[in-house]
Amino acid sequence: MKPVTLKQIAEQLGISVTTVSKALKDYPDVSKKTKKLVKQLAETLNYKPNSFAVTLRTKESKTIGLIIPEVVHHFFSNVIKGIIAQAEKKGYLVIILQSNESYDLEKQQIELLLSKRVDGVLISLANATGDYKHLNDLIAQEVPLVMFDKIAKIVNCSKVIINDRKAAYTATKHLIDIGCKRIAHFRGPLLPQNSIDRFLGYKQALIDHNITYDPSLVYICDCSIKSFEEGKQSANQLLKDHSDVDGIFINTDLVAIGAMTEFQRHGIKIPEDIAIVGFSNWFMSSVISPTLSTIDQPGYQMGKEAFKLLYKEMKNKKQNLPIEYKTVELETGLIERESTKKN
Amino acid sequence: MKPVTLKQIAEQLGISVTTVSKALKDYPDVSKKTKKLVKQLAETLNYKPNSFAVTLRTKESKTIGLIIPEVVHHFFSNVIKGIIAQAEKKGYLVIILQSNESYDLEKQQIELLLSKRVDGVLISLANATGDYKHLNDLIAQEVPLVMFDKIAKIVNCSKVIINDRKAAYTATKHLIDIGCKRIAHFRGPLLPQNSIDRFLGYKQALIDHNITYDPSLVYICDCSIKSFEEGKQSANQLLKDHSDVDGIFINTDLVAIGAMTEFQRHGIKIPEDIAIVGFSNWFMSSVISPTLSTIDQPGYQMGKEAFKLLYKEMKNKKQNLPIEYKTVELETGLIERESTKKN
DNA sequence: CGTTTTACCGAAAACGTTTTCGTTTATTAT
DNA sequence: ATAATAAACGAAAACGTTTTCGGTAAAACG
Repeated sequence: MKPVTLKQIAEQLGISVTTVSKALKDYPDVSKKTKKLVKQLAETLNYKPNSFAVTLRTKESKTIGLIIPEVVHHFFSNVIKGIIAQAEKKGYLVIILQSNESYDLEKQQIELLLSKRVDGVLISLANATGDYKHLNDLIAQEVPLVMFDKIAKIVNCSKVIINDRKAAYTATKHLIDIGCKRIAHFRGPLLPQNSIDRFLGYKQALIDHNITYDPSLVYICDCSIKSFEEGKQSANQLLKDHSDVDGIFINTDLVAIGAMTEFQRHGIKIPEDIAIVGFSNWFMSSVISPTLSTIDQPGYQMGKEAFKLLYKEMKNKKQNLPIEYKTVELETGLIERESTKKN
Repeated sequence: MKPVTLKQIAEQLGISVTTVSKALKDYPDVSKKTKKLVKQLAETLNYKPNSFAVTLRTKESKTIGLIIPEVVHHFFSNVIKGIIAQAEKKGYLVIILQSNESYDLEKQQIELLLSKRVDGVLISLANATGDYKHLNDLIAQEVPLVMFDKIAKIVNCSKVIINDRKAAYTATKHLIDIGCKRIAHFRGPLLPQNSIDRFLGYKQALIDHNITYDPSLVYICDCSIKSFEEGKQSANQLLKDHSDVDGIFINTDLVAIGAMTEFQRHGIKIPEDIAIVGFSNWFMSSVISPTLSTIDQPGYQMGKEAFKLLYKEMKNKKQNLPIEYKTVELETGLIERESTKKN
């Protein structure tokens, strides 16, 4: 009924708790005979060490925290998958928390993780996060931290990212290459670094190809869970404001898909009238009609790399080695599909 | 640097650890004055109780385990979201594990959770799970368990499900109602209760409406992460075997979408030539062309209910009250879209 | 003034481990 | 034979809490 303890094993065998503990961990100063005895009994009693006692003693919880803005999200669920796969390999458990894109929640959750004494934390910032005190608190308390995807450049820690600016540049250039002359951009919120970078990449591509940048062609979307609706709205607005637009680079696939359905409802042909490039390569984008050109964002790999970085930091901390912050940048690629196929 | 402890507060204030602990928890036998003093110092020192020490003492980890077959999945990510939202409200943290539809992994993960002394576990079974010893072990150790969606009827615990049979019946009847005469079924794997029930619902609907059930019209899909490809394959096979089929009820939207793209590639019109109903209402289904009729499966709510049930059990266990197993059944609905719109 | 009550505080045990440092017995060397 | 070494084990402290049970002092009572 109640979980078995070392003490019970010790009593049944008439030896001390110390010896039992050592036997199970193969200490050299316990005889082979007793080791065998102890291990056997532990097996039959189905002994499992009480991880809380272990942690209390060793200061290692073998648990990490993961804070993510939104779970129901193709990219993030791939990240989660990558993280827990990698964590499992190294014997770590992951506690998952969702910030719902809220700064307050994010802050609160870091407090929680701190009190749970996790060995490290992995975070992708909420859209609303513009202040980084909570993160610096973590760092001050010396709990390893790595940020991924939605990062803050100013915070001094390891990061894993893609080159959003370059990817956006590529996407926009692609629109230019297929002959678009008047290219709009549905950007993400103002705070997150990645939507800033994507915007900058868009702008740079225009400038480099002698297309004057027109701020009125940039629409802001929240890119929250309701992205789809936002895409529709922005599409409608664009139709009213600028009927001459012939290409759009859109911050997220889901927004792009919302926009596409709205354009189609108005009888506007994609890509003939307006070509569209999205971002993230949601699975959906490959099955809608027309299929959506987009930037491939390697979620699973990002999760994997993020954990690897964190693992190295945790390991170094344990051995009192200096920890060095690294930033790994993952490759992205343009996926050309029907939404940009002008022949 | 190192986390603050009760002892340090006690020393700074020149009082005992006991009093500090009690002051923080508002015990009646400590004066208001000392309470204020203690709380103030705790605040300024940023004291956070060591949760492992607390757990060791109180036997309550305030943590639950969640085992899910596949994280990258529209339905399951909604479930996850529902669970962590609800858990957070009650001050519980959730450790997430992915079984990858593997029985061995699932078993191993339960072991892990057991050794982590979680207060309860939430599980949706892997496709490959046909043996339930690991679950009965959990129950034997008296850790509250609730299963959701992919359950085992034979295991004695609380469950939250939908009426798969009824939903499948409704879906199939819908195909009949719009005039389909020869209706195929792409079913899920053989083990999971829900794919069995959906198959039975399909069969029953046929029988009740005087359509002879033809086993050769039932195709088996794994419904794993590669569902999309499976849908394509089964669609091709069906085309070869039974060109007279005019309606299909498909176990999962993703499979259905795979099938649809393949049918369309062959120039077969949906719904004119073949009408299709999927299952789960993935967001994607509302944006593809034609939009896919499907059964709405309330993932978020299922997660919420599952946690509520678990919470009640954990609470009862704590108070040594008897725990009664409940099964809550959530409502589903048919969503009619273009893929079944024959006029 | 002595006695009981009340208010406040602290010592100590307990939770289940891990690890340091002794202690005992058996073995080898001198 | 004794002394030195090796092999095997255990006592005890520690990790940071919570909670029980007494104890002391002041206040209230007769």
